[in-house]
Amino acid sequence: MGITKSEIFTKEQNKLATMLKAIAHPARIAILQHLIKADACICGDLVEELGLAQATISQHLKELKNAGIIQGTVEGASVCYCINPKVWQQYKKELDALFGSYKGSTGCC
Amino acid sequence: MGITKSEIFTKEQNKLATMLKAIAHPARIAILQHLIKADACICGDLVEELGLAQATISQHLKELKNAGIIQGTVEGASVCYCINPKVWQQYKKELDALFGSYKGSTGCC
DNA sequence: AAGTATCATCGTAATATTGCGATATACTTG
DNA sequence: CAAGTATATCGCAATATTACGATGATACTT
Repeated sequence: MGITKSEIFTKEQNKLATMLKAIAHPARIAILQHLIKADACICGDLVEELGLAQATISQHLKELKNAGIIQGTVEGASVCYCINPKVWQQYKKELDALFGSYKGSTGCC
Repeated sequence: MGITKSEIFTKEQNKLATMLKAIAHPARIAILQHLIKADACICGDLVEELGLAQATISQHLKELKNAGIIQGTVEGASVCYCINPKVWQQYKKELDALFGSYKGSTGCC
């Protein structure tokens, strides 16, 4: 009834799903792309850049931070965000593994 | 208000998010992995394999089919599903582009 | 200390997702 | 054609997500 039955899946499957869910939102993709382009930026920049309310941006940043894919450092009154290189590479690796595991086939179609 | 403001994002960002959302669920990852391993299979196989109700599996299959990542062919009374190689490669390419666009940096951390 | 800027959290409303039983549809077999 | 098999769809209940205003917390400035 509306709750994902995570106990019937493997740890890997649940982890991958959580990972993908973290970046499966246009706002969060936009945030990541902006972080890549600008190297780093503060929350206020993203509010201006994306045109969403500050509370909304903060919430998305929190989810990305929970996923580990970004990290924030307090810098005076503001918080500077940037990509977490290690986690980024790990994401890349795991997605490569998933998408690389399919070698094509005749299937049934 | 609970509705994603897709109009403020680019077509690419929305497309990527939709793509990722399609596979951002452990059941759908499990389905894809089974399809990769078995080359092809019918809905009933997945019901047994995953331990979810038939209606639930059918719904997940529908979402994967909507995303274009799998395709089904009617085979008598049953429907045979398999990976769509073209779309699979496209997904792979777009994710490589996203994850390859980050070349590391000092960030701010 | 008071004021300002920046960000996080709370609470809420709207909407979306998840899972399933029941039922409908389509094909096969006797 | 009737009965069986396989899948899709409907309708519902439970839960999750999205967005935002209001408010709280923190740190810098004067």
